[in-house]
Amino acid sequence: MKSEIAEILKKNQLSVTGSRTAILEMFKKSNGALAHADIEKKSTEQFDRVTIYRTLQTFVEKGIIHTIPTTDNSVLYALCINNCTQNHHHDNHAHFICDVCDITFCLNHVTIPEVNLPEGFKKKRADIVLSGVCKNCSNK
Amino acid sequence: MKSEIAEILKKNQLSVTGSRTAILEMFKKSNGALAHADIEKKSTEQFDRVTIYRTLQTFVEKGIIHTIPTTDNSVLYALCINNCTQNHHHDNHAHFICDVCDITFCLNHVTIPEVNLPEGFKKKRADIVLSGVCKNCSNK
DNA sequence: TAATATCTTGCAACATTGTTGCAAATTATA
DNA sequence: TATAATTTGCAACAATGTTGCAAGATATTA
Ligand SMILES: [Mn+2]
Ligand SMILES: [Mn+2]
Ligand SMILES: [Zn+2]
Ligand SMILES: [Zn+2]
Repeated sequence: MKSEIAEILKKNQLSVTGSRTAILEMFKKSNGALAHADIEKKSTEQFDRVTIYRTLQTFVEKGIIHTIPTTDNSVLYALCINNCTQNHHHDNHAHFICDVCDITFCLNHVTIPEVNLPEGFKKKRADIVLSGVCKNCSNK
Repeated sequence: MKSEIAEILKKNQLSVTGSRTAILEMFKKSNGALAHADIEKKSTEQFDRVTIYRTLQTFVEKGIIHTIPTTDNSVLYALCINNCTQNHHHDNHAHFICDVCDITFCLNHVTIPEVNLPEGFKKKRADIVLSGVCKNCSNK
């Protein structure tokens, strides 16, 4: 695990440091997406807030994690699975926010459907964010 | 115009006040969605920041405006057109953020396509946010 | 219209979140 | 191991968001 994470960092020309390893490990272990605040609170080790900001930014730039838009002045982050690369994300999956447990899931197998844009609009990127009740919360 | 706006407020059991009228007017006149910061900066009159927060919140609750998720710790707001009501939004359209002019458009005629969720997930709400180059910016 | 009740606003004080420059510490490289 | 390059934490600051409350504005009633 530890070395797998180091590999990911090296592959992206990033020095292998304590905070990067720990934060990436959190993503690997996490059930759902993480916000900056989650990392700050749930981490066992204590990292400077600035370090977390910079780490997330770096990971996004490198294509290690991707952002998920929200409606509440926060941004969620989750691991990329489709070997995204520097400045070239090609995740193409929907996200689901559970109103009950508040976990945000990557629905890696739900691809974003095509939409017919009006004449003249050129699409570069698409996000679809669904919300409701997740599988776990439905079953109880 | 003035009275049309007053009508909307009254219909929603809201007192007709200076700030509500002005802010609603900004939405009517605006080409695209507005963020809290836009209203604070672009308004000719000067409103307290708190008033703007509370006005936006009230308008969302009443179904006068709806939120649009973003990936940058902000929330955008735009007028509802489908006679949404208190706690019951039924807008169902896509949004488009132009990377060039930075305007966010309601694509009122682009409905959000159905997606097949995995077993157990129950959808309550869906948002689709596209980005790229808008019609205006494409034509120059 | 005037009196009163209700609702809205602005202010203050505070909390939380995000940004920048820089020196010290850490990591990679030679 | 020595050096170069990168990363971190801290400080100081800026921006954004929240709450209680008194004063002001609006709506309601008589
Ligand atoms: Mn995802
Ligand atoms: Mn819209
Ligand atoms: Zn759930
Ligand atoms: Zn544009």
